[in-house]
Amino acid sequence: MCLKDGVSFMAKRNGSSTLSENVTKKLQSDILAGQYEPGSPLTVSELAKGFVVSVAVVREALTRLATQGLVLQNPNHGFSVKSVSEEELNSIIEARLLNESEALRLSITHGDLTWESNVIAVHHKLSQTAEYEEVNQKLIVREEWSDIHRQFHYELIAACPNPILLGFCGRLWNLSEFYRHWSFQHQPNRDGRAEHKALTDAVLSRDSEHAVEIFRAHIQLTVDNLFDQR
Amino acid sequence: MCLKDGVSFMAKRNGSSTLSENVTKKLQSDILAGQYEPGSPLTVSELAKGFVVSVAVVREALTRLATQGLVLQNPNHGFSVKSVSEEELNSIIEARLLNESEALRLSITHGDLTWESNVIAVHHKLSQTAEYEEVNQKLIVREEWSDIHRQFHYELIAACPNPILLGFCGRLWNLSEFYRHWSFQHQPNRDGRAEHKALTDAVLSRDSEHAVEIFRAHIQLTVDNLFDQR
DNA sequence: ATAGTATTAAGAATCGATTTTGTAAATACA
DNA sequence: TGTATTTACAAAATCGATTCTTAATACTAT
Repeated sequence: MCLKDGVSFMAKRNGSSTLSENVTKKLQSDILAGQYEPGSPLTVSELAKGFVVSVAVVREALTRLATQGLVLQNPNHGFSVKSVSEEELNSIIEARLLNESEALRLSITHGDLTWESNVIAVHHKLSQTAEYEEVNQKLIVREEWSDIHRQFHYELIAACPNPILLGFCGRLWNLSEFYRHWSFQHQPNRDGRAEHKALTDAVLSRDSEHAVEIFRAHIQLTVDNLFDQR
Repeated sequence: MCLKDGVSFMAKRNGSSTLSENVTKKLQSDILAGQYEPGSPLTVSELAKGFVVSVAVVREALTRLATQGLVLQNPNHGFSVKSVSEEELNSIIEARLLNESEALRLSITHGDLTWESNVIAVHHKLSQTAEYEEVNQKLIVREEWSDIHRQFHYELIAACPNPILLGFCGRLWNLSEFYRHWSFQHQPNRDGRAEHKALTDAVLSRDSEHAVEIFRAHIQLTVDNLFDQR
């Protein structure tokens, strides 16, 4: 089982935020970072001990994550990390292509100069950040890159004026992120950089359909990559 | 303010379900039924008293509804019913058209004979149920019809094999339902029955594109209807 | 008067304890 | 020996009390 990393995290209230919020965020990022095995139980009392927090707080955090789909709630049987299946991954990708393509279209239509600049800025940052690092003879994705990668994709659609669509995109990104960790170890075998560059260029030239086309290919390749290595 | 309706509801555990689940359901249906004014505060302790239940249970229910978007959570300021705006309604409809159209396409592609039969059955039920009733000189939508109407639309997409899309559709339906109650009193001024019939026919003849077209028109009319009467 | 500082009270958030539920081991029974 | 029925225990769910926040009011010093 995958336990908390010792003393690293100590929940506390900073600013006007609540303990529940902090624990939710920390728990979510731990799950997305692959700290907990898919399907493994998330025992409320254990987590509460780990976070030095009452059970109510953990319960609230888990309830939130369960509603978002990262955690499974089974009445009278508590919570567990969501499990993975090829079938579900396909569903996630399908939903993502649908919603994120549309958000991208709308973003390109509505984006102003500030947005353009932000896209350029975050793409530059992404292009200058190393994706992998070697940890005992294995290449793993760097957390910093992972963050910037998310920011990049988020910025592309940030000018979409529909908050509902953006909410869906965010949720789907999280689910995809989870799969990135648990789908049959993927190898660094393609040039994501070129794709990100092409995507940025298409977006900046306001060519919606071309941008969507590249985006779809980008996502599809990511999926293929996840499955190919079994 | 809109208080609980007296003794009508008493939360209890039946079967293997939990108190939290029951309260969540009851609270959600109350909100969708227009029991609580948009934007009005949902005081945890008050609700707990009303449901004869501890604050923890209510808090969990509200947290769930907040994650779904029916309730707003403001750290250290508790919960309130979501507010409404024409802008947001448009966003909801846009998201709904996108996702429900696709779900409908997929459902038509994948549906089997049992599904066809279910569509016919629920359409028949819908067609035989009265939509409005008069309550002191005002026509209001009957709750029974409202239920069947939801079942009807749900059944149309039920054969869609993508649970993520179906989840989105469900959430969007709830948001739409909320607006149905709070958008500038709508009048019974169009023939929904004919549209439902046409939609059913298109679906049963497996004509995806035609079905989607009718569906889009159906939704669009509903929206226009909500806005026209101001 | 006015800006800044205590006072207070309502409600939110959190806590630790209690009750309920589900499971598995132990015992009784056919 | 195999099937029911207790018992015991761990974890989930729920509870009621305590602590913390916020915002409104009263108070003080310029």
